[in-house]
Amino acid sequence: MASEPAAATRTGYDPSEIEPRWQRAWADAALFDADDDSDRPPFYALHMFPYPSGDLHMGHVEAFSLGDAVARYQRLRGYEVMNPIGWDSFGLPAENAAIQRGADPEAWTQANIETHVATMTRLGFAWDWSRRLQTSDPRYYRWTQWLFLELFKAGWAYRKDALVNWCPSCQTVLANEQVVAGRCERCDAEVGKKTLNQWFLKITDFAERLLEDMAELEGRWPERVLTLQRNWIGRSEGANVTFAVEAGEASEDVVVYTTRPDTLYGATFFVVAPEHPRALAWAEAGGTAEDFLAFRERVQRKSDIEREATGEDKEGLFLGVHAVNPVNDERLPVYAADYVLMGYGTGAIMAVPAHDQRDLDFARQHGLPVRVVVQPEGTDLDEAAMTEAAAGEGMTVNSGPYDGQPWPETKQRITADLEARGLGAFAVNYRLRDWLVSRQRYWGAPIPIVHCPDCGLVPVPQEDLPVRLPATDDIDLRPTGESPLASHPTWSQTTCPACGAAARRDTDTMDTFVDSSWYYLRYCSPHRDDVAFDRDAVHHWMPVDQYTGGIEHAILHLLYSRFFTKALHDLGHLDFTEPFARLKSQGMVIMHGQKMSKGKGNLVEPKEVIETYGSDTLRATMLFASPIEDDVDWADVSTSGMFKWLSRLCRLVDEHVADRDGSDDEELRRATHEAIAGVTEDYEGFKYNTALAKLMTLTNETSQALRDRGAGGAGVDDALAAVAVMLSPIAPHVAEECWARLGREGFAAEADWPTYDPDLLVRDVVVVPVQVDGKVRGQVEVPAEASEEVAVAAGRGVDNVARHLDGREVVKTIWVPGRMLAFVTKPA
RNA sequence: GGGGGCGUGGCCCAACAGGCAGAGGCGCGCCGCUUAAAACGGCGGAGCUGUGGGUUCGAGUCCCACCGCCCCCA
Repeated sequence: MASEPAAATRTGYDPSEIEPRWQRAWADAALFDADDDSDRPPFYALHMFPYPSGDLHMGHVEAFSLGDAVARYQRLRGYEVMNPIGWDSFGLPAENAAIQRGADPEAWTQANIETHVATMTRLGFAWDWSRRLQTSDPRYYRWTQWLFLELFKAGWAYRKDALVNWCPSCQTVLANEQVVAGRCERCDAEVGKKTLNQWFLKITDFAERLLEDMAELEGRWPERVLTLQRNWIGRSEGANVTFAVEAGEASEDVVVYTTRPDTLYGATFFVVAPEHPRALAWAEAGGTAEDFLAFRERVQRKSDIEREATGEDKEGLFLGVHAVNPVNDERLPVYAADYVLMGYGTGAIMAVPAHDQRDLDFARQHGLPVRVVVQPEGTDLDEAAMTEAAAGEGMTVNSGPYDGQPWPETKQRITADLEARGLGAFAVNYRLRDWLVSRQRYWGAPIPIVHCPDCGLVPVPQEDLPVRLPATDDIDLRPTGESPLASHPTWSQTTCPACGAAARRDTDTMDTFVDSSWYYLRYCSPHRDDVAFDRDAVHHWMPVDQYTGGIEHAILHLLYSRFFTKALHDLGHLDFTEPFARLKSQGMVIMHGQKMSKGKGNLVEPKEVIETYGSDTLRATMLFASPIEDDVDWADVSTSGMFKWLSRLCRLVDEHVADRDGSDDEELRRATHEAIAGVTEDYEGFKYNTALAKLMTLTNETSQALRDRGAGGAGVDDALAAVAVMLSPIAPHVAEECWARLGREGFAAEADWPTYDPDLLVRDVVVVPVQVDGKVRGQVEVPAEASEEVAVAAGRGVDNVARHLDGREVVKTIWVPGRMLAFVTKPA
């Protein structure tokens, strides 16, 4: 700074000169490095870290501008803020670039990160760069592997054969959460099914707590996100009911889960998923094995979405065997049908066509009987003709001893009776499935397990971590369905850590969501190489006070992070059970109502805007455009308008500084305090658009005071200084510049947030509207503290009001102090 | 099909807890500055608050129905 000309001697607004200068000054002062031992109260501001693909786009800029506004605001409020940055740097795009263009994933990733860093630096974010991390760094993924082993040792990481989502284009398995509308989240290819032995994490053990603990997030997280998570977990209460399937001579028990045990008497057939492990055996017993195999193959080519959709044709095949209904010993034909999935419940259902739409569709297409057992009040369902299932409430009918009671009671009683007979039990079911984490790809954290022919699955000892990725030279990265690591001539060869015998490393890598589900812990002590995180540091900073990020992570990332936090808590590593105390989501940046993309030719690069108007203009434009949770349509915003205002602010400062005097301006002082009150409230509520509007208003008033009233003293000075500080979380460089030109000490980024005097906000006299029978008939000026009596008397004195009251009787007067006077009348 | 959200000047958006529809910006028009334009400064208009009903002294705000758009689940 010493070699730089003093800011105070400069005038005008030249962002290209101002911005780099202040960025250097902040960096030289290490202003934004969080101090673990500060006396100030800690505040952990965290923004979801980016994936390093290409350069930053507009969406990043908006998102980071929000995160930066939060962090900088809290610093001004007196907190020691930790605001770290890093990269979610494992993942498919790096690998695809390697396959398509021959780039080394590591080098490609690193180059992208440096591009990010360059643009971020130009944008002036108040990050603690000393805590920078990236998940593909062995110093980081070593601890991702440690965490996996912690889960493994607790029994929460396990392998099983499962029918998994398979992306034929990425040639890898996908978690349920990564399948969107039957398509791969990443590449949009239609997702198929495959049975594979894979690694899973037992998130279902935490389903109930993930649901329950949302109570403490209520009001602190967007309601929308909580609803999405609730739906995703999908808790339902029902019963497990045991049916006996008669296959040939033998009879075997099969458990079905139903949310509607009260409709057991309405069951007219029985359906299993074609993938059900017993389906083939039953088909054999029923003499339909050949047809069944052909049918199963056909069904497995369909996506889950197709299979589950109501209204679509439902394919099914009678297997030739029957299942016995435990409530009435009725023999129900057993079908295999496409609309029953192995993934939900037990993969077998009792079909109640009268009260379930999909069962009804199937019954109609296959000529199966329909029996009504719940009669909704005031209706008389026609079993032969109904085309819509009656899923609602009603009275139980056609159900033997249970007839004539309301539906919820039947549910309880039937289940209790089955339980007494050992043929059923109350049960809770979740839609949430265990999290499939193994991926047959190269660019991820290797799963730190050794497969020993004698000892089985053996964890790699902690001192041998990380299990490093080999260089790509000897690897075929092209997807084959098997992990590229398996194609390396030697990498997988090792010895068993337990018995020393020759053994093989696990060649799968972890889903990148594993990497990103604990990074917030690593930031607390990023340089410790003996532990994943320092316990004291974590408990000093965590939970994250304010988390910000995109709504697109409402389910996956946030649910997994909550899961990990609970698991680490149960393992004794953490004292808290929720990682993010508060969450705010920002909308997307779009263009003419569409997603910005190169392909559509509607891409606006942040760099272009920075070069034309500077970073402050870009950041402020983003936050001014709309409420932060709404989408910003770039077609609707005006960068030039924002630039104009910032220029005007600088000019006002220059004019004022050049011509100061001793006068004061009471009106401006009141306006300043009003602005402070309003802007503070807006910041607390993330309403940056209105906060900026209020700062613009104050600028306008200052300009008027200067021009029309000749003000030039402390009032103007304080108004402009207040604008500088309150603007600094949004447009930090120009704020520093104004602050310095006004001759204030230190950095605006470190100033005290201005306070206001409530007494100054009170006006002595107010002008209030006067209504007669709901219509405004005049205005009256009264003391702000006027009593109703005084106000009414004054109101009656207004000519136009008196005219409307003439000849009528006032039956009621309403006095809203300081706001409104109203008369209600009737003819005299 | 179920659940949720949103409809306010030409555009983006404000409006405490029901109290005069307008804070701010864009655009537009006029004026000043200028030989002229841009830039800059000043001034200005713009509305059945999606539609129809209801509650209320008073509704953009609360309630019901409908229309339109968006999101989630199915």
